[in-house]
Amino acid sequence: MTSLGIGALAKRVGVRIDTVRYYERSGLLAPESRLESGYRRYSEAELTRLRFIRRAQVLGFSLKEIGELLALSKARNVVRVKRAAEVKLADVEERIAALVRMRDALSTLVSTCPGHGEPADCPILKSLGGEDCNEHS
Amino acid sequence: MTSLGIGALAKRVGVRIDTVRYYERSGLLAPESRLESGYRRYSEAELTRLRFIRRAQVLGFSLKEIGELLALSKARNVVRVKRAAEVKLADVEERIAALVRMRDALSTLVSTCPGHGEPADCPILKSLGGEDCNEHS
DNA sequence: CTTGACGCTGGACCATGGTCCAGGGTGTAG
DNA sequence: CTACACCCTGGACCATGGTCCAGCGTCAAG
Repeated sequence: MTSLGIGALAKRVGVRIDTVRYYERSGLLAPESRLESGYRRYSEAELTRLRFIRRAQVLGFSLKEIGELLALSKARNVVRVKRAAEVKLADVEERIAALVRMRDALSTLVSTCPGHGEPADCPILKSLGGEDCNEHS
Repeated sequence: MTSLGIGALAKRVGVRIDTVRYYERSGLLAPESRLESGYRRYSEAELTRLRFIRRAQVLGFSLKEIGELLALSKARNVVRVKRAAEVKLADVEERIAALVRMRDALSTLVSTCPGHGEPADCPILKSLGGEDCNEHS
């Protein structure tokens, strides 16, 4: 059946072989089985799991957090799973809010900056708090 | 005048002394002057600069990026400063979009999860791609 | 002058998330 | 059987962003 070696698995998901082994060391992704020789074999389940790990990572979750998320799928307690998801949701919303504040600040700076003229007239320079814009005493 | 030792500076901004020295090693924050003894002295300008570093960091900028941002305040080329700010703005907007996608996915999961019953009915568990929810071949 | 807080330097150490290498063995096609 | 790609393990190494320590000098109040 669809059984992959570590190289094929890594290629499918676009990660390095070492990364797959690193995830294994980190307790995130175990091979479905091993050949007599010790070669790792992966099934579709591990492919899905590895893709999930990568997706979650891109979205700012640490490997530790991802491990917790993954652990929830084994803990068959639906209530706890839901609560954990809610916590992650709140966390993501906080991150968004912080970035939105940054975006607003940046966009105000960009739109009020004439883009020419004296540095002293540039709101971006002023807001950076650089030496050129601050009192030296 | 308002001249601070490294300890006072660190306390005002809420960072450790070692962190201030680490930023100095990284080329982000030099003391305004040194006493004969070698003690670092900081003025208001450095206080502002340190606060800027922290703010930017919270918003996901690396120390390297912060260094670039700070360098712009010395480059008195307003055009380049504005362009750099626009690039950062686009970057922040991308991060927001990625997080919003994650938030939407998470919130759909949370709101469609009954919070009780069979694990098989929990959309969160299903989406994790865990072994409990996948075919084993 | 003594004491205690504060500061100095250089270098070790930490966690995170990999990445690479040596020195082997294995799998398979020709 | 030979070749060559693939895989194994263990351990070193990397960048980032700190954090801590030893061993020593300094500053300021009492």
